[in-house]
Amino acid sequence: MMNVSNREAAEVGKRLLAWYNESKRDLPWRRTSDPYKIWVSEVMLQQTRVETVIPYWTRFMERFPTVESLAAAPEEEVLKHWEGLGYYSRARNLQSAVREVHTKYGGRVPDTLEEISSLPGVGPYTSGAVLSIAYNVPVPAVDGNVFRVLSRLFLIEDDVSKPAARKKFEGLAEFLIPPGEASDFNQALMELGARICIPKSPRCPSCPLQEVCRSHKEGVQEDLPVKGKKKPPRPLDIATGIVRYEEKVLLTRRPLEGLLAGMWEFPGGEVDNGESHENALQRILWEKWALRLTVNSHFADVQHTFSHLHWNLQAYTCEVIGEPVAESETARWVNVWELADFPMPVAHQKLAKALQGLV
DNA sequence: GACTCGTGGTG
DNA sequence: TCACCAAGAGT
Repeated sequence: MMNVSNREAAEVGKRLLAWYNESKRDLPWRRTSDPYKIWVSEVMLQQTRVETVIPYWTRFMERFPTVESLAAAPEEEVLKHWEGLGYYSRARNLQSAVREVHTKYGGRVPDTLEEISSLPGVGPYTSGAVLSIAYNVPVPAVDGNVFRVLSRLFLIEDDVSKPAARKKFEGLAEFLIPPGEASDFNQALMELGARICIPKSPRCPSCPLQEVCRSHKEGVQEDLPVKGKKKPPRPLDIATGIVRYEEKVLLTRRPLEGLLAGMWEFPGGEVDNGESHENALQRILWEKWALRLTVNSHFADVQHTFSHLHWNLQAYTCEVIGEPVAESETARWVNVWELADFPMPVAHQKLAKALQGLV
């Protein structure tokens, strides 16, 4: 394997497992062996910090403790429990996959790569993580931590931001798994990356692999892993209406695909080039909701940055002219104290909070 | 292979 | 401040 001997691999495994047994963190999903609960934790942990996930996972397990309970739940309640975690398609994919497990596999989470990989939202990392952690199947689970640890440990200079690098790291990670130790070893690799072999200023003096680390030997550990640069977020002007009618405000639901899929928000949309926010608001509410209104005063200015977008959101209080839009699956008139019941993106939660402060 | 998809923490 | 980035997946 790639210039790595069996003896070197065994040494890495031995050191890493000893370190992990001694100092692993007491995480709530490590107190269970239920593959469903481990699966949910892995989905929540995608691109999300452990400390952030803990309270979400705990609440989620209280409300949806089994495959059956999640499969039977209303989609919006699942989304509400995901509110604030981001990447909301994870929640919809998870419930969809759980329903498939319920109907197709009798409620038992599959234990083969072939089957579990076919579930929506279960990619190369999550499939390996669930199989190895829950079933101790000797397959790799390569996440950002593993890319970083292995690139330093074996001084691999491939660009880890490119999909092509994955094959090499997966092959190496699989080769390193000590016989019968897939669960602990994979978690140990990630835990080392999260606590010792961190992105900036790695804690090499505390690392159990320091003596066998190729990049530390060369003093280049800070230069790894090699990563391409990201593009800056694209700015986007958003006009939003706080539309009131008989003590209620209008909420609309976003499409089930794309940005903030299925979340509720105050109605509005993208401002065209050169158009004023006020004009855009009247145009959009007419085009989308057949709603005529007068724009009264500027209510709030909210800036929110996503991975690839930067919203410049201007909100205005508005007044309906004539008949209000009828309620539907995608439009609801709600009292301000009911806003908390709807899953909303963070930018709109700020507006909701400001609105509640007025009444 | 390059984009899209959230949010909060960090140095 | 701001660029980075965190137990990635879908298109």
